[in-house]
Amino acid sequence: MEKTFNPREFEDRIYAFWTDGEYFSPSEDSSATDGGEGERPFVIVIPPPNVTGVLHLGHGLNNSIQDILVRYYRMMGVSTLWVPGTDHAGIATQNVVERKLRAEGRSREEMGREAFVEETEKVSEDHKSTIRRQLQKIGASCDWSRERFTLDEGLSRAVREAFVGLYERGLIYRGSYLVNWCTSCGTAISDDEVEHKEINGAIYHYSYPLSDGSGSIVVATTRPETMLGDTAVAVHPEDERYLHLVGKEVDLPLTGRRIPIVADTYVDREFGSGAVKVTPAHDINDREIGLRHDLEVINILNPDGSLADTVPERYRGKTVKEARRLVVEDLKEAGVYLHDEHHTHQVGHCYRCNTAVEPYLSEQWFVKMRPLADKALAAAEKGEIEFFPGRWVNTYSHWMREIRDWCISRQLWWGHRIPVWYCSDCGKMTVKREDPTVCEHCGGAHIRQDEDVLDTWFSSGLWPFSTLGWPDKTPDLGRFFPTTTLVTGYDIIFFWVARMVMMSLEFMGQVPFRDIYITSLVRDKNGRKMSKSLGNGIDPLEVVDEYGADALKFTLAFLSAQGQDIPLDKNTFAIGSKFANKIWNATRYLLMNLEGRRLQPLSEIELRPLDRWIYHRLNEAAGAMAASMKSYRFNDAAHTVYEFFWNDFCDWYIEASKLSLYSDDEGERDRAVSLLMCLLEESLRLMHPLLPFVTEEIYQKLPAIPDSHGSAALIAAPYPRLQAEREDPATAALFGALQELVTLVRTLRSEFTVPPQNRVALEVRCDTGLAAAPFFEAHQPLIASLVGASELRVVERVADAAQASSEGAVAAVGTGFEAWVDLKDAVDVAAVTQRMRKELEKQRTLFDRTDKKLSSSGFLEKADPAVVEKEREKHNELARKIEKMEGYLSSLKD
RNA sequence: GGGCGUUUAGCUCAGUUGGGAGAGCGCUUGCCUUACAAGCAAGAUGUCGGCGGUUCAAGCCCGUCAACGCCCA
Repeated sequence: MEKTFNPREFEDRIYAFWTDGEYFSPSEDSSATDGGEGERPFVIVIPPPNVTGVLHLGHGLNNSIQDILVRYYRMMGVSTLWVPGTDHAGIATQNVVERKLRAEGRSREEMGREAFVEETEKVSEDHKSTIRRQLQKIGASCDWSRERFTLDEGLSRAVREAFVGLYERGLIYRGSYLVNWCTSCGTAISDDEVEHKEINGAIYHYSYPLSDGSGSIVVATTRPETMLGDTAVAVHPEDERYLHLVGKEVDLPLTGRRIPIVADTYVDREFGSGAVKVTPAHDINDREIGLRHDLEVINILNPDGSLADTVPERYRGKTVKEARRLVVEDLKEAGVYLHDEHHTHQVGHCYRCNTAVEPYLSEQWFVKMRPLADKALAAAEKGEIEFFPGRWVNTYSHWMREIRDWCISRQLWWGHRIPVWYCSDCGKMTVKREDPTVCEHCGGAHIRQDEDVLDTWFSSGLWPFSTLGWPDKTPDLGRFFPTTTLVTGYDIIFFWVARMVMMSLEFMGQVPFRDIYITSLVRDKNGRKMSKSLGNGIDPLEVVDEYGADALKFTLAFLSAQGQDIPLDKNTFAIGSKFANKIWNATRYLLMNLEGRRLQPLSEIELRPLDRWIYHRLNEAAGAMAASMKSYRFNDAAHTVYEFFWNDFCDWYIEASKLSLYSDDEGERDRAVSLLMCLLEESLRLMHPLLPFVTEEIYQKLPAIPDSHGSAALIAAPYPRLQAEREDPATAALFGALQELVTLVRTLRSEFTVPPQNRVALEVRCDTGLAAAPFFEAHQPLIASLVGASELRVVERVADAAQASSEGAVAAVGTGFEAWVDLKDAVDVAAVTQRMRKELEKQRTLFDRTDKKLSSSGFLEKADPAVVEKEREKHNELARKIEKMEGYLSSLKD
């Protein structure tokens, strides 16, 4: 093996090895499973990245977690499928391509729809392969043979089926409504796509003169330019200030129009002047007032946000901002302007391009959401879906309860065109799954398809079943739907998760997945969300390049506590790469010891206490992994393997095994190496889901292990399971005592700065009947080698001053024993005394605490007897320790 | 205005049924011990945000206040 760990050398090769072996495809037969999953396969559909996007660290986290899950269940013997794919992302993609065209001096309008779509297809094909490469780089074990794209033929048919199906059930309708209009994207967007931001603006006060010349009425608004579309002034019907004006008219300045004063309870008497201007075409509340009072609706905006021909010539074609300036100027000129005051208010912005959203009256298609939401709400209440962490169900349920109809038409060219045809002969609509050639009502041939496309989320909502073949009854759909787990971020719970549940209940009659794991949000070291505009993002591929894909995956898992955001900077990934490096080097060392050895099958090796201890620990780790994976606690999973491999296996077991590896006994060496190989191999299986590349690479270098499971690839090897026969708490306790002894002696050496090469004499004085005493006795050579002892004696402790005051020795007090280290002339009595006093203080504090508990009658009466018993033992042990320390201290004074 | 989250070691954060406070990084000391200096051994540091309550026992349960953050209106 190479001396240094270099993931770049093998990651691509290992990935190709997996794909060549078709390991990412579901196994045909999942009868081998006994992982508690029954016969159901484990299925994930990827949250499809935007086809024109670049994967960021959020994708890195999200896909790492999906990969961990998929690899774990695959090794558990469950038939496993992870469906990859991309989303056409209507607005975002169209924006990208239009920007590109503009840079080339072209525009989509001059190209025409067909050419533009072709161009966009080309761009999205390029990006698709980039995203595929990126996912492969981070090691995603998804089934590329099943890769899907929302605009694929099959998925497009699914969209048709869904649209027409909903239409036929009366759940889709068309109408003229005020929608959120993004003037930059040139399309309507849904309520959920609007982000409200606090804006420092102003309230403008000005007056409208009464037409009968009897005075004027003052209105207040944050948007003075909309007065060009005013068709009324409204006051509260109980507002005595204005009651006498209701029914009169005002001359609307700058326009020459005359508009009525109406009374409406919507008006807030406390706000502004208590009279509001009413612009039904550009404000949702004004629209309501307008409908109640049958007011005229004047749309003053063009789709691009410029002022329309409905306003006086002077303002036509101006932007809203320019128009505002002009209108204020002209109102001043007209002598009706009063004043303005600073005002902060919420303004809706497009979540794609951050442009202020205009309420805009237009013909749009909507989905009637209430019936769909009721079912989706019930599914959550019945526990058919479960969120991890559970609190996210509140976000989901709240949205479902407050549901509003969903505007699904978009004035774009890139997307699924609405399958509706309008007849110019009879004026009726034809809504069809297949493109019609004639009007289904009058048979006329003069039909034109709706120009608009559907919201991208409409097709994403079908993703869990459209990717598996729906509306066809494919084998995949039958076998893999419903899926098992969805892994996504909380920012799209209602954009996507909620809509998938609704669509799935509607068309499949069941929920699309059982578990929903909501990932943490990746932030920078200052706690800011990573974003393109801040430029604080980390490119996952740079991380892979620098630290390796395993480091990326392991580090993210290590840090991803359920429900908590993860602050990261690039060198955080050292956590994972250091661990991978540790695995690499431990393996390298073990393989170096392989030469000339004859490996024995595990079944023929009699396990000694040390071996039983490590298998006990390995077994605990396997149990902890099962629990962690089941509850989606990935940080627990990462910590489990980290501690097992580094602390238990490397620091203790391998170190301890050196005694055998360096012995002259060939049989002993064979035995030790055989065990080490078995343990290493099983550790690799344990760690593989979290560090797939390095573990597979190493696995391929291992010698044939007798009687092993014989899998040609680690990715397909069986995952370690909890085995009752490996449990050995008694040996674990004895080894724990040995560890305490070793650490105490090492601490003494360290505190008295004994150079490592200096061997010391060690005497362990055990309390009479100490269970660990024979264990210490039996492991004398091991203890001696671990602490660097020249000689080691294990004796029974007697309360004898002569024994206590060994010349030139210092003691450390352990649990049931004392360790005496002969330091010869190195002993500094003052230092020893100080050290022991400090330690004594600590023990006394602990003793006082337990003493207090045991002298409380409440504790003795009410606490669990087992807890009381434990407390008693602790009490006695501390008393013994303190007594020994005090005795030792007084002997030092002599 | 409504809802949710966070507050634990210098930093970033774990802590699943209430029963002797942990990790990673950083820091201190000693080691290039023939796997790993991306390492080994040892060590120091906490009024678990404040106050009050429940309990024999509270980082954990309840109330309240404060600060910060997010979502919805």
